[in-house]
Amino acid sequence: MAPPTPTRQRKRGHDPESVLAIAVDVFNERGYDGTSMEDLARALGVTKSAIYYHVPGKEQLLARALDRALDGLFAVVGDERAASGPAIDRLEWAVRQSVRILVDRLPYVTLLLRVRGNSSTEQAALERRREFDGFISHLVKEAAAEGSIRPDVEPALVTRLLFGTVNSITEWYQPARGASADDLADALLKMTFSGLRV
Amino acid sequence: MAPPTPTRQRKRGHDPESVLAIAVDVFNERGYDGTSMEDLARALGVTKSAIYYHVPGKEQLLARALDRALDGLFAVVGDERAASGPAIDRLEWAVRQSVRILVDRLPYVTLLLRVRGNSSTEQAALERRREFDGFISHLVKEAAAEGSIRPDVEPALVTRLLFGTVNSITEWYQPARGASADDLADALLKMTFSGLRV
DNA sequence: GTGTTTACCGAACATTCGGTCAGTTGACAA
DNA sequence: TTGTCAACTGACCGAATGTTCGGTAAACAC
Repeated sequence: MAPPTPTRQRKRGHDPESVLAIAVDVFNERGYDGTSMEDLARALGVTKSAIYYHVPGKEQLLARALDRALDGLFAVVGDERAASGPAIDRLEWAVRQSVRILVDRLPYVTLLLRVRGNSSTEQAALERRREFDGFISHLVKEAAAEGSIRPDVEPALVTRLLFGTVNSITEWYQPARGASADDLADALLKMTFSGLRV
Repeated sequence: MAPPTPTRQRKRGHDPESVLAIAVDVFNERGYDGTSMEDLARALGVTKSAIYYHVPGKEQLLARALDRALDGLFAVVGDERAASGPAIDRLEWAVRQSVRILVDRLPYVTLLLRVRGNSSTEQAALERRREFDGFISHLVKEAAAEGSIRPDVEPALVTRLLFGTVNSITEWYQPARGASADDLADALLKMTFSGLRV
């Protein structure tokens, strides 16, 4: 006889995954440095020491969260669809996919974009992020060289402004109430590629 | 004989203004919560306790810095040039002026845009910032109602994206190496109003 | 010279921080 | 019934936090 609850747990409680998810939410609400382990414990409904049963410590929580964001972004620039075809199309595709990652992994990317390099963990994340920016920057330069982008704005400036717009999504997007990732990307690409003015 | 230093002070040292300027730089480098009074003291070249001779405390430094940013932004939406004429022109003007404030008061605005509401000081700043956003949001809605903005993107979304782009400038702009405020505003308005695509 | 003010130091304060550890609980297998 | 073990508690640690306070050296006013 199979038990009535096939996936029944010995005890209901937390695991490293749920601790990470909740911790990242608190980090984003109060900032990483502004969050104490006591704050996390309160959000998890346990005592401080229980957290250390699931995860090694505060900085490891940050490291895991940042990796989750960066792995998503690198999957975009590592995709073959970012490697062949007209540069302007590849750029548009990269923007669209970046918006998707940003929405899918919103709390993790939000945390990443606020990192300032206060520890070796943060510095390593900044380094990976700079590498991602390098890919995008190269894509914009190619599109400019192919004559697909207006020549009266420097490619470096275009890169900053374009991905500044993308990244700013983390500042206000609410998955529950807002548009889908595709709707967001559509609106963003309309504004930045075709312009707001009628 | 006149002394070699005509404008000689009683003692050379810090004043509330110089303490604020340096403190805000450190805040932006390490984050407000990530900055200790010891960090500030090191940057000022004095001991921790000397700071309290010039300013009441850490949170007051934050409050003064945030006010400096917000006063600048409210001067934009309070100007008469934001009150009459075609809405699309007023919006363009407001964007241009906001970029100028952002560049002129870069460290203060940078700090403002990173505030999360951890204290009553931060919450008050967030409240004023929401008020500013309300002005801009209204401007965009007017421009849309006048038919000057493409109708296939919601005005609320336009507001977020447009000022997301403006605000993202604080993430990468370096006054020493970069373009002027006007150049920046030109490039930003070209992208968002007319589009990148040729 | 005398007194005052300015700008600071060094030591200490209470509190909070991230983290450790011995012990407890309760669901489960036998 | 007994034993196991995952999941947790509560007490605690040393270090760091923001802030206060008594003292002081140098520049000034008289």
